[in-house]
Amino acid sequence: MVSAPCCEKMGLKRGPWTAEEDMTLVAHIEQHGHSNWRVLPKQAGLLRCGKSCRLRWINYLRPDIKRGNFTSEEEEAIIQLHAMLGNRWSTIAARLPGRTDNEIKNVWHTQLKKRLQSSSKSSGQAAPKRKANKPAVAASTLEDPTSDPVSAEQSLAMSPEQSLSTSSATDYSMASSLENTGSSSSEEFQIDDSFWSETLAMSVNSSGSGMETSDTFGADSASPSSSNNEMDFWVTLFMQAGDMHSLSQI
DNA sequence: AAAGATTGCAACCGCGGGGGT
DNA sequence: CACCCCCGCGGTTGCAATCTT
Repeated sequence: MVSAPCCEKMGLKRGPWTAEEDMTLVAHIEQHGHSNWRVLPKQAGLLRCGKSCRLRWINYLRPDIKRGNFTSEEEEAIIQLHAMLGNRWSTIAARLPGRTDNEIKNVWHTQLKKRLQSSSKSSGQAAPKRKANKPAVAASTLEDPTSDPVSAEQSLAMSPEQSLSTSSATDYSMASSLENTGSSSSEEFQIDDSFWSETLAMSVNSSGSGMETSDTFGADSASPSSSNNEMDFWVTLFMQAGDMHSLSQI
């Protein structure tokens, strides 16, 4: 289905939000909630499309948003989760309480990706804070991650994404995602019974082995949302699968 | 001090999926 | 069963802030 044209292009405001608009939106949501984003701006008296309101709320106005710099733990978590999940920003965001997918996406594209690229090229050299010099500029021109054949991190990052997005839910082959983790000769990694038993066992008694994994998994499992649990399950599973293969390499 | 280059963040756009009718 | 509407996601863009020369 073709979605309705955003903002209907008719007299609806675009661009940066003003403080008044923010206040109006927050007040309206606090009072009435946001059951229907499409009618919300009309009800609230905002000259915005529902999409814009939703985005503003989710990315900026939500009370549980954690603002400020990312901690090194959070950055590490993003890197690891991205390696396992690819560009599934919303899933990654779900593992980082208070952080939005947009924010994580921005951090990834502006900082972490470059850091990984520079560290892969010259391990030990810190990435420049700002004003990239020529080498960094060259790196920044590699907008397309797939165009960098050298970066191991990139290939690690992309492969799971590709395998996840192209394989059906019942296709458990993890193809090239595991090439870097020990099974280099095998084109395709088949998950056998031992994998499942090991992984499931780990997920049951995992305690403090990974940053957000164990505690939020437990927290989320208290939630009634089964789909959320399902997603957590897969996230945990992929992360642990990665850990297992990393460990088996040692 | 000014101009140009670069970065980082907020917002927009288009697409696909899910659910209701 | 098919259609339609709405929501959410990921990619991309625009622009203000910051840094370098």
